[in-house]
This record gives sequence, structure tokens and C-alpha cells, in this order.
Amino acid sequence: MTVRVRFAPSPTGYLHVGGARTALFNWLFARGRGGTFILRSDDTDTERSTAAFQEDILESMRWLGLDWDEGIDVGGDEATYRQSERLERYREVADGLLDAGDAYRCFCTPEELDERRKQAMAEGSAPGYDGRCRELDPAEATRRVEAGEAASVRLAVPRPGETVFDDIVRGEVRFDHANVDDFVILRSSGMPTYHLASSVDDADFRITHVVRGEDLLSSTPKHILIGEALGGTDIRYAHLSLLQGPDGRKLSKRHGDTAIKAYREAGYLPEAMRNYLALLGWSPGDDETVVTLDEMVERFGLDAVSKNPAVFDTAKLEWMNGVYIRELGLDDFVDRTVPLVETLVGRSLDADDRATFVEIAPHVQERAKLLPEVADQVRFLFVDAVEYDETSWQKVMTAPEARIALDGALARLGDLDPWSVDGVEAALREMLEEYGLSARKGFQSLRVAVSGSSVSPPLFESIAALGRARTLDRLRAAFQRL
RNA sequence: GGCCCCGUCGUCUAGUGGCCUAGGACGCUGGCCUCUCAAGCCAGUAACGCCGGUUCGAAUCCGGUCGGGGCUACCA
Repeated sequence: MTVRVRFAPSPTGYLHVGGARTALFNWLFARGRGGTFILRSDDTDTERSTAAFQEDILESMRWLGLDWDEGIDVGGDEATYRQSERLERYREVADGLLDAGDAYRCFCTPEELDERRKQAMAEGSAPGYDGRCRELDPAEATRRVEAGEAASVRLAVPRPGETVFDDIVRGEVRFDHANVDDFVILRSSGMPTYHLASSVDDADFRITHVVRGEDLLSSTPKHILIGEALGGTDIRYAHLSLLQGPDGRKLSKRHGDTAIKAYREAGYLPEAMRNYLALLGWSPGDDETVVTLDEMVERFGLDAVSKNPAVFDTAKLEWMNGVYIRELGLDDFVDRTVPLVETLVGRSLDADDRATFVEIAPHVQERAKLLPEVADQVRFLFVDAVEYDETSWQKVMTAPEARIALDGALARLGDLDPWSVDGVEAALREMLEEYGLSARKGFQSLRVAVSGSSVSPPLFESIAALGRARTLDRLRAAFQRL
């Protein structure tokens, strides 16, 4: 059997990390089984759905490298993968269910329902729909609708009854229908609810496995019931535990950034995000944590997914991002960071600048956890004059050794030949020796003078990349400021 | 409240009755390296929620309890 899975977000918000993990797991499962991964848009909530959110979902998916075989934007066997464009189909299904007696019209108004719900809550009884319209005569109901009365359509849940299914991650789960109320499948506006649209699409698109968040676990009997009323499906379900914030509560904005877009903009690499997300509820098996996409595809299995909710912890994500940054090839690294440097210094880098950057790049690459840090670290190479970090200045330039080191460096570097990393290092070490300065103190003064900060890329490489003229200028400027 | 799900280091997890004096990773602490900061290497820190039961033997099985989470809409 060919696996067909779908990721079906509602465009009512940015793609968040939890949704991205669900998409990833679907994708890994499909790729590992030679299946089809479908991207659907569950946009029946016209109030909250927007084109901008839809676009963000697509962009974020592409950024993460999660390509889809069928779905919005790429097409496929179906005419459309947007639920808002399949409204006729859902109405047709609702009509069929009505005719078959599997569904009935409900004339209760939202106000009435709300009131009854509140009352039930107050009495401590079940707040679900009480089923009163289920007893109405269908012919009479049809007359009332034709007369213009507003009605929703509810599924007539078989009672007594029970829905039992074997969830791939959770095992056997059962729901007594006494706890599944007659839910609305078609609103009085004629719009389908999520339950109807989603279930119809899963059946129509021949989905074999529904992999989604645990928040939908208790809706699953509803979806299975619709599927059965439609003639039966043999969809397998896998419910992923939800992501939590550091406080153990459901992950939300107040825990910090949850949108994939925010991580992208903060300088995270898609490879790192993907790898980190995969580790939330799944383990490659051995003691590895950094695994390639191919390895993930090869080893992934839904049955190995953990049942426990996972806390989204950015500390580990950051570490992993550093690992992936260090794995980048030099050209790739430069390509990804040049735009950030240009933005920071406010101008584009010409060929010489670029050469300078390539020279220093390997040294900042191994120091960065986030891409934008790279720009901060090389900024001193592309500005006319450094701005001294006051804390650094106070800490190192007020020491008596500063004057000696600056003066000595000026003398040694003035006619250094050739101008190279090794040459600079040799000259400066000789200078230290001559004046009896420690490397720690002596070099720190030069570092602040040249880069403006007590933290910078390695000194000799920095000076070599800066060039003789600018280095001497900066040493003089710092000397005068002492 | 009702229904459902879950419970191993601070965090992500390995673990499916003896291989567990519970392994790995992140974090944290210390050390080495060292021109700063990183990286790297080494070491350390730290967990089976609790109570019963089954068993020769339980992190693993069962029951209870406590705790957390989800759902309980004409949202998804």
C-alpha cells in the first residue's frame, strides 16, 4: 500500500514550531516509505484565514526544505487542495448524510446553545449538545428550512456505541459515544466545519495515515464516524504530543518566538531547525543527535515517536545551529553571511571587501551560534573608524602596558615585510619579548585598538585582514586617546 | 466538573523483567588548550513522581494516588 499523508494547516497564523514539527514528521514518514506528502489548506474558517498567513506557511515549509508532492501551489490529481474551493463537495456530502438519516437539521440558535451549555456547566453535567433536534421529523425539518429558517446540520452519533482505534503512537484509544455529542458538520451559513471538511478530504484524497497534534485526539472519533457514514475508510491515526513552553504549559507567544519565520530571521539555519525539531519526540536510536536528513528519513518511524510532550528549549537549538554553521563550506558560509554584513555596515561589499571577508571568515565561522553574530564580529573590518566599546576600553586601555604595546606595535608594523598573518605574529611576539609584556595584556591592548572591543576574531588574522594602513591609523588613534 | 492522553537527570531522550551501581545530548561547573571570545578535548553535576501489588528479580507488568497536558464552539 502506498502511503499518502497530508499536512493541513489552517492559514489563521504563521507556521509555528509545533506545526512545523508535525509537517516534518509527516514528511519523514512519507519519504521513508516512498509515499506521497500532500499540503492542504484547511481554510474553512473564513473569518480568521488570510492570504498572508497562507503565504507564510508555504515560505516556511520551503525554507525548511519540506517539499510536497501534491497540494496547494503544486497541484495534483485533485482540482484543488483548498477547502474553501470545495464547498460544493461538502454540501453534497452533508445532503447525502441527511438523506441517509446519518445527520439531521438543528434549529437551535447559537444563543440557545450557549445558554444551555452554561446551565449544564453550572449543574455539573456534560456540556455537549443535548440532541433535542434529533427527534424532529425530517420532512418537517425540510419544510422549515425551505420556509427560510436557519439550520445547521449535525451528525447523528450512533448511541449507544463506542469508537475504538489503534493510534500508532498512543496504542488503543476508546471513546464511549455517550461522551461524543452530535456535533455540527455544516453551519447554518452553509459552510462546513473543520470536522466535515477534513474528514471528507482525507477520504476523497485517499489519505492512509493522519499524523497530527494530540489536540485533535478527542476529535478523532468524530472523524472516524464521518468516515464510516461515508462508506468507511481505513485511515490509521498517529497523534503527536504537543510542544510545551519551558514552564510546562502549552507553547505560546508568551514563551518567546513560536513562528518559524522568527527563527529564520534570527539567523537559524533550516538544517539545524529541522534536526532539532526531529529530536522533539523522536530519537535516531543510537547515541547520535546530529543526523543528516537522509539518515533521518532512513531511521524515522512513527511507532518510535514518544508519547510525552516535549519542551521547546532554544538552548539546544542554538547549540545545534552552531554545529551546522561550522559544517558549512566556506563559500556557502560567505554567501549566507555577506548580506548580513552589508546590512550591518550599511553598504555593499566590493571585491576587495569580499576578499577581506573570505580571509577572516573561517575564524568567525567557528565562533558563531547565530548568523548575525558573524556580521557583528567582522564589522570593524568594514568601517572607517572603530567605535570603542567603553567597557573594553576601561578594562584594558587604562593599564600602563597599553601605551607600551601600542607604541611598540606601531614601530614594528610600520615596515613589516611581508605583511602576512605569520609576519604580524612574529613581529608582535618579538615586541612583547623586548618590552617584557605578557601576551595576555599586550595583545588585549592591540585588540581593543584595532577592533574596538576586548572580544574579536584572532588578533593576527584580524590585523592581517585589516591591512597595514588602517592598522597603523587605528593604533595611532588609540594611542592619542590614552 | 466530564472525557481522553501523559509522567526517566533542569531540558531532549535511550531503555519493552535480569546486560541499569540507569546510557547519550544540551545546559551548568571545573580543567586542559590559548592573544580575547569561541571551538575542541577531559572531568564533574543531575533522573526512574508517590504508594501498593505481581515476580527469585521491576524504570520496565498491574492497581491506586498525585501531578501535568489536551478536548469539552455553528475555531481548527
